[in-house]
Amino acid sequence: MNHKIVLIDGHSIVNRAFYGVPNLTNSEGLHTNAIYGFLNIMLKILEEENPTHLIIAFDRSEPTFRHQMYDDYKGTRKPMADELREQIPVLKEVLHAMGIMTVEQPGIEADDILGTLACNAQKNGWTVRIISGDRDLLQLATDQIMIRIPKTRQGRTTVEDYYAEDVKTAYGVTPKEFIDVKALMGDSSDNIPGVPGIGEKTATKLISEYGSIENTYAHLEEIKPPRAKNALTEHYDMAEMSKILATIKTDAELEINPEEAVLTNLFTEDAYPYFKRLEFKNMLARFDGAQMQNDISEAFQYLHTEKELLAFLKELSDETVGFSVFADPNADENCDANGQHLLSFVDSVQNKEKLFAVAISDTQNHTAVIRTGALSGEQILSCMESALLHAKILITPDLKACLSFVPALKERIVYDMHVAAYLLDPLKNSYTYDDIAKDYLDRLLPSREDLFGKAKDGKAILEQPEDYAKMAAYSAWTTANAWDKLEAALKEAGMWNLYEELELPLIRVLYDMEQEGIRVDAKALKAYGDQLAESIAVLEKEIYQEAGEEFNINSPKQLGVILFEKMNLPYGKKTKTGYSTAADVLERLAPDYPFVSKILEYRQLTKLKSTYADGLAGYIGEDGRIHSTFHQTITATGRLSSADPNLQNIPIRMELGRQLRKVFIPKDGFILIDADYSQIELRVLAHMSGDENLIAAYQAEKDIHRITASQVFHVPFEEVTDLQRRNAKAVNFGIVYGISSFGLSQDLSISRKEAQEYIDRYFETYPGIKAFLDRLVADAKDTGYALTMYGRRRPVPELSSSNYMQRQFGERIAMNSPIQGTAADIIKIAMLRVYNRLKAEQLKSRLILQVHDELLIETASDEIEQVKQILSEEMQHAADLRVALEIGMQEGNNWYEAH
DNA sequence: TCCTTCACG
DNA sequence: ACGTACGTGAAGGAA
Repeated sequence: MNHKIVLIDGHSIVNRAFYGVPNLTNSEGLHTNAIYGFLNIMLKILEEENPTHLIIAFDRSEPTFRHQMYDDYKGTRKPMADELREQIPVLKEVLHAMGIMTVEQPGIEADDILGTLACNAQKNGWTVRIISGDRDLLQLATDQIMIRIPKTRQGRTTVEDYYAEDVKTAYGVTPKEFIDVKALMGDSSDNIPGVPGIGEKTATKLISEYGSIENTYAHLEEIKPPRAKNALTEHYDMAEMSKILATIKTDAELEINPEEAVLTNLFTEDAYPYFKRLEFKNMLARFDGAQMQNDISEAFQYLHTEKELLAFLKELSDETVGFSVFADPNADENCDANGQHLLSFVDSVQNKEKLFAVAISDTQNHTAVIRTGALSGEQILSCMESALLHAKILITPDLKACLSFVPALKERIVYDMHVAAYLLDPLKNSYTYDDIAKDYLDRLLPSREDLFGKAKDGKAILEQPEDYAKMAAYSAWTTANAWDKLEAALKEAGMWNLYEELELPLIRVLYDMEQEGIRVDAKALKAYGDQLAESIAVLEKEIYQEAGEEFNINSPKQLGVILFEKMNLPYGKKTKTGYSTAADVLERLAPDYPFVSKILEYRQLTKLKSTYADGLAGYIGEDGRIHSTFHQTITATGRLSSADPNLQNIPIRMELGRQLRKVFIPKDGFILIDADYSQIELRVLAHMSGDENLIAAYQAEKDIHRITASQVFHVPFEEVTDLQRRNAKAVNFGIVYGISSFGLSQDLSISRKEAQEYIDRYFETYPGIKAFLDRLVADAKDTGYALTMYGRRRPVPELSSSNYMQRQFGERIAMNSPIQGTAADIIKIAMLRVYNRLKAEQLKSRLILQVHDELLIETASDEIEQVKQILSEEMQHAADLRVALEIGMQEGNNWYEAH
């Protein structure tokens, strides 16, 4: 019998894990770092040892006899941190679900359990490993019992191993003698008092000479340093008690049978939901597919064989049969009564054009899955289009992603799950079916990543067609089953109108914008990049020369050393990792040090080259156009975002960068028309706050920043200086951001006190603004969320944080979100109206970009006046505010000219 | 992967 | 004594 048992000191390891692993929480807010660290250490040890048996010992939460003895002596014990305490019961549940035996017995400490188990196992000829963070356990080491002490340093776990002889080497005493050393010297963390006045040195010396405390006292008269002798004489009772405390029992009465602690597969079906809920994503990969299968899959009807597929197609194509492919022959009628049909299309990561699986689900728990392969894409498509005819209500997990596969969806009203879930909680970072299933259905489904791992290419998917089909089914099932709840929640939150009238139709607008793309002059872009490369090379040489060495200018770390150590420039700020080399710091130095100006220029040029010249070139498609993706479910405030590439941050502020806009051109026979709102956020603020003074200022139709300056600084409009105007402008911006004197002072390079004065005077001038902002904060504290004019919500959990900075942040969010969010709502309304007009009037011109307060239209040369009219009318009338929504509009043969 | 920096609104 | 303006995405370096 080759038995090998691993014994883990539960509390000791979980403590190590808690303090060694940085703060982690799952999305429910449960702290998980100790559990994560524990499992990591445990799995690493198991991998190394490959034992046959495993037991984890815990202390009972009530104090045991030995602790009580010492508590009486000392009075108190250190309390456990709450963040750790809450994790212990969860950890035990997880271990239980993994089929691991845990032991905790009233009146017996974990040490004693471990000692007894180890000793018994050794007697039976087993190999023993004890895992603990506690050196006390070293007394148990023998030739068969190895003590392993893991250490977590900077995320890496290393283990110190001790057999009996290793203890001797490291501490100069045998494991048995180790008890007595410990007893004499004491150990505050282990609550062993020891003999006062005797430390590690003396204790080791005495015990290595006499072998035990008892023998030491027998030779009390010989003991050399009189100080030690006196201490021992005076504190015999201490020594006696300490030895009892320090000795781990090896003969405790245990109620368990270690033979039963056989180690089997830990990644069980029971354990899976725990790992999922704890969000230990990298550990989920250890579960095999069988474990991940949820009982939901029993409701799936898999169509694998060609025969089944053909039958499916036939039935779906046959209008009289409709959805009878589902298990319930009356499914179609059910859907008439109260159910819905839903389509779920799953796209490929490898090739956007290719469809791998299709699933359909209804609310009667019928889900059918077809895996493509046996059927052509066209056959699938016609099959889906037939299905469309029969569905009463269509819901997709992600409509924008589905539209490219089934253009027929464009003609139908289709609801979208992920946009709905976004409106309900815009702070989440993902709205995939597994997230929705967890949040709205309380089901833990395997995610795409669980099924395929982190697929960088489509390979894994091609190799796992079954899983791909499963994923489609999960997605369809979730969409069908969660929809009722999403719809009800939107109505309950007063966002159904926002959803149905704005966000939902906007999906098609965004889809079309993505399809259209924007034409880019690849040659001009290349030339722009080449020109940059030349300038960079020259600059680089100069910088190296002046620095006296070559270094990586792009490395903030290396640059910091050169500037602030080698050249001894005064450093302004420091970041967590070193000196700050951010632009605002360097700009302060630039006037005095031309070298710093060169660094700034270098940064500017390399940014333009890498992100824009080189970056954009890689996105030009075969059609000579760039097709960005517009994300509708990313931002906390309701804005859109643009990615792959981001076309919402194309340079404009600096002339050199701005030149880049010349490569964005219209197709032949077209021009670009660009229209942008003038100070939309400030106008929204004027309207929402109802501040009569600010409204009147806008109605005067004069330079708003100048009016503000005139009113705040009490000077006639005509006499406002440029500086005063600039300051007023900064205050106006600050108000929208949720002003703080610090932020304003940074922006204007003035003192906090001056900044505060500006703010005070601003609020005196516009008392309605002050009252409005205060109300926003109060309301958000009250309800927990910020609200736009159109009912869009943004939760502000920061407001109830115990951290002062977090709460301040929450207040700024509460002030900014309704303003930024309302502006976002308005431009979305404008987009929709412009899109509908272009369509209604059957124009060739197309909306191709949105940049938060700006719309770009690729306009047919013969439609210029019409498009201008549409833009002007629809943008200005998108919202009815107490101040006018003014727009600026320009046309040109490239984006540079048009904006 | 996380951090820093920087482009835009 | 803290350590901050609001909202994004991409690139490069450090670990």
